[in-house]
Amino acid sequence: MQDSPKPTTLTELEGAILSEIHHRGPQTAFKVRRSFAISPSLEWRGSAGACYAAIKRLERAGYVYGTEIGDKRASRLLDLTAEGTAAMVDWATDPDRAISVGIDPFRLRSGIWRSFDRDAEAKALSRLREALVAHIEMLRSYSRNDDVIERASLDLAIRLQLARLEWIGAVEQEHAKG
Amino acid sequence: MQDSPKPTTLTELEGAILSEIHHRGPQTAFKVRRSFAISPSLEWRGSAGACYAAIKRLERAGYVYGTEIGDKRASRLLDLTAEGTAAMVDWATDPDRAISVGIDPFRLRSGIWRSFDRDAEAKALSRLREALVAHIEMLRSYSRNDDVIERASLDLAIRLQLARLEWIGAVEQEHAKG
DNA sequence: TTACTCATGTAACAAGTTACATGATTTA
DNA sequence: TAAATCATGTAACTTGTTACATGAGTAA
Repeated sequence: MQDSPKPTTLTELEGAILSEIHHRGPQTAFKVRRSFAISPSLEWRGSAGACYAAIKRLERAGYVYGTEIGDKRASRLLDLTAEGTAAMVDWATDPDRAISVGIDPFRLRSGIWRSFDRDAEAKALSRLREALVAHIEMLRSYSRNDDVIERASLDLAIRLQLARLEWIGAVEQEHAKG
Repeated sequence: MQDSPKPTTLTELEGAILSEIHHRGPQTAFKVRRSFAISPSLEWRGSAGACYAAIKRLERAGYVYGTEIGDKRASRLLDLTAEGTAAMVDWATDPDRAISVGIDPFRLRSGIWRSFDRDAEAKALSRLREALVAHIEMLRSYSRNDDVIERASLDLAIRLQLARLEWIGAVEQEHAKG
């Protein structure tokens, strides 16, 4: 029908970029990128190659536009178009994608731990418990943050880690009984 | 020092392949692949291109070997070497990678929902709640499974979805009060 | 003036995706 | 025998990675 603006579904990175600009307002690609680099996840590197390429795609699709600020760094402040905001909302509210379990390194490994003999499993789980407790501490210290939007992600990360701790507890209970 | 078997860290897919073979014993690449295709995650397609390529890498690294079964399909039963088992255990027990929050589509979108006005947020959250409840039902029906190793992953998926439900509940509480 | 941060991006590579091709074996 | 399933894989593409290059502005 038409072939200029591709109406393909957004990748997770593209959705995240739109939501970052929406949340913090007009800003440079560099700042968008940095906010991913800081984020507490091994999976999101927010690499330059990925971000600049994704932003270019979003511009071509008409979801994002940039205005030069007039300095010699060629800095451009990025902002969303109306279509960009709509695409972001669609992306965010598609229930199938939103409730997908995602890529969960802990869940992926859980079967292997269960295949260990009892002693090895107990040792592995107690090391994991330690690491989880420390990580929760770190997340809570970030969590003084009173920005409702940033807190949502932190709250969910903490809840995830608590759920993992409870699972470890359940396995340990099983050990104690069996 | 040496340059034949690269001692690079395993990708999530490579680790998952090793653990699948370890769990179910010698089997064809086709069966490994299918067990990912069936898995209840949008993120894991277990695509042919990815699986055959990953298995080739694992063979080159000396972690996996295949024995032809002697039929004209050129079927090969894959099994782990001792090094492959060791690499799998290392991969599974590295705490930093194991407790990483991963890529969580729900968490990634949560900030956007919170940026909606109260009515829109309430509607979005109640649709998500429905989808979550349905998904938990489905997971529970799988969960009759009495294979301890498969149950671990299912249990964690259910706990994750329950944690998300509880987060929705907390936001709705906030709405009711504020 | 030196070093750090801000800001743009590219090049080479890694590891996924879908869609297709090919043929053997089994089941209706 | 026709259709479904088992089993191998490749080709073209997408999207990410790391590592580098380039230069402007700022603070010591």
